[in-house]
Amino acid sequence: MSKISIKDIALKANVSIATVSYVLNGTRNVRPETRRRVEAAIEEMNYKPNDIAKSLKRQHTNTIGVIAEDITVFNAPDIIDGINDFGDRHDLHILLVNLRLDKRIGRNFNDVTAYRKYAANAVSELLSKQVDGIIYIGVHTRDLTGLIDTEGKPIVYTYGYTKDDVSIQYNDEQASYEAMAYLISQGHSRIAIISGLMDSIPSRLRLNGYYRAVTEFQLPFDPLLIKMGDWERESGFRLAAELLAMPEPPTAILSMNDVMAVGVLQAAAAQGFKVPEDVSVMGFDNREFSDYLTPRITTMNLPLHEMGYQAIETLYQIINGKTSDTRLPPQCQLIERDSVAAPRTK
Amino acid sequence: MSKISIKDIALKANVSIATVSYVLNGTRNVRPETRRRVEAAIEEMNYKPNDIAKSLKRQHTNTIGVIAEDITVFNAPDIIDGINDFGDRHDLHILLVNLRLDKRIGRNFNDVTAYRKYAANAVSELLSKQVDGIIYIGVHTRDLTGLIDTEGKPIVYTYGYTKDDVSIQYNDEQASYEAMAYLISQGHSRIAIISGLMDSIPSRLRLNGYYRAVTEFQLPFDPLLIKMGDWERESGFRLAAELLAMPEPPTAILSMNDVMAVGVLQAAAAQGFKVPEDVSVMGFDNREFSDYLTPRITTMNLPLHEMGYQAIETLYQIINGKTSDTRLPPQCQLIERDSVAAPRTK
DNA sequence: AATTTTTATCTAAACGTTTAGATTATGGCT
DNA sequence: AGCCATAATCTAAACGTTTAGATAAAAATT
Repeated sequence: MSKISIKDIALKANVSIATVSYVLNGTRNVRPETRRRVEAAIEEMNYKPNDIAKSLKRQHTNTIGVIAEDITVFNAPDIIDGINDFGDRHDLHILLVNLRLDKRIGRNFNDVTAYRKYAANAVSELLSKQVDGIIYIGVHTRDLTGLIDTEGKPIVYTYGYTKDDVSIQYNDEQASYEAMAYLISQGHSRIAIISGLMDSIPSRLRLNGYYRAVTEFQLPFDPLLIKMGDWERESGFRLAAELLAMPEPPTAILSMNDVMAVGVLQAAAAQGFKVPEDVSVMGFDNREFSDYLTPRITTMNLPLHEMGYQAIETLYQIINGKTSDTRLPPQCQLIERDSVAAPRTK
Repeated sequence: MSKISIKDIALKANVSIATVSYVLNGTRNVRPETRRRVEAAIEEMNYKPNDIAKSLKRQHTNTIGVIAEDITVFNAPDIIDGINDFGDRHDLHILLVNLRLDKRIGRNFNDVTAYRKYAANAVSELLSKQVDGIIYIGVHTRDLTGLIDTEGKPIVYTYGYTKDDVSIQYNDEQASYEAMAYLISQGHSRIAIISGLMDSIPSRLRLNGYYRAVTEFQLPFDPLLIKMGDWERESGFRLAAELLAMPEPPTAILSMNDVMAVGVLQAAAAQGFKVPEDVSVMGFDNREFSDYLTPRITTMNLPLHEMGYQAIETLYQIINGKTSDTRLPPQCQLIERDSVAAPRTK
């Protein structure tokens, strides 16, 4: 059992513990001969430093707390991976707390009191462990102002933001606009959109992108082409069915996530519409399965890894008092596959 | 900034720091009146305990190190979720290290020296942080004997094992056998299997299950029905194409994972076989998308959450010197959907 | 009222480091 | 050979707790 401390090796190398510390950290000069002796002792006794003790003295832990609302939701792992990517390069460790919100209070976060309790616990756990900063990973972007008190410890949000803290976001409005622009470039002008839950900020933002595209490209605007889904497959199916049953159905359907797009595909098949020949469909998220469906679905990739990377990078800068050189925000990217084509010319 | 320590509150409450510690931990009796005083001080000064200091004195951290070979691989998040589930109930914190193996050395772990380096770094990081134990989450089950030295710190493996350490596994052989039994119960006797990479232990185990089923149910054995894939969609497609082009094609195809099953579905469609009418197909893993495909694919659920839960529970018992009451290992579960039916009677 | 027992509180050391500041050793100059 | 500057090393305090053991206070027993 590794009970050997700096003290033991000091004894063995016949120097003071301070000297050992100096060779360990290179904080002061030490004579080559002495250095050799203590290094030999370290080697021989298989000394392993104790970061807990270090952290107590220095006033930081090199550890950052990550709060994930639910780690099993598709966006979390890649964001965390981005965090690790930066963390590895800067010797930052990750203390993870998983709120498990999906299991505990479900997807719509109305139960603010329960939420507050879980969040407060998470933060105080992290604070007790003296993390140098906190990263928050939500499942849907929303305003978290006033919900989390970190007692002054720096925090940066992804998928979520606050009036007072920094947050890393991609531009939902722009992404949606770009999806529309792509569809329009393919020749579509009658384009339907199926949104997520309307209390969700991304839903509203993406709808704005839709409106902007319709306006800028001067498409004929038809409010009947706008449908409100709930992010789930079934709603995509139901809403697409309605859309395709219209006297003059849209030639393209933009779904605000890939799982509703699955429903859209199924509705199209059920009503004898071929995709993309009879109707184009486009998703959002670039979920792994979007490549497995038939047809492979064209979608919008989310810069998840980059968000995590930028989140911790920003946090790191805040912690170290560096002037955060403003990077451009993470960008979505259109993934062109097989579910979009030019509309039939009638 | 929360610089108030036990010392400050001792001062304010006019007691010694020991007394404060006693009320904090209930380790000794303290007069109600005194307790009230210190509690008031704690409240008033908003005192937050410092776990780092605690950990230095007590010889444990209440922190478990989790090493994930790659957190973006599908099995990791649910396992971690299981770990958190137990961790929450026992006040155990999670220090996560993500080896990011997929990005660094790819899926086949031949490069043992690079692997060793990453693993050793991870362990020593965790050891420095004085974790009470370690959980290892691999991406594929394999023998890790001799690769990781935890210097005596307890470790439990999932998706991976060692001659010397405890590991939590589901029974691959059995799961595969059960899949076969199900297919046979539906009337199939000419059943093909598409394996994963053959240097993978699950591949071999599942093949054993296949053999056992063939033997026990006395199916006619045809070696041509056994195909070696590589876990990727494309191999499922190619191999299923071969299978379906046989003079007497199988009536059912068991794929060792859901992603190859996608390829199987596509090959069937390409060759005009309807699923499940002309050929049944079954997957493995119960990936989210298996429910989104057409037809929805019947598959084998992996007890990921339970594995994580049992892993940390076992570790907890080892750490606390409790006799590990032997639980039965996590069980796979067949998820019946639409891709399997009785074979055509010719 | 004096003594003993019990209960509450305090003192001080310890956990493993880092780091000012003090002390000592080394080597160059005269 | 003696002095000085410089370089190397040491001493001791500090970080925020816990916890034996000592002491003081209160309660119970005579």
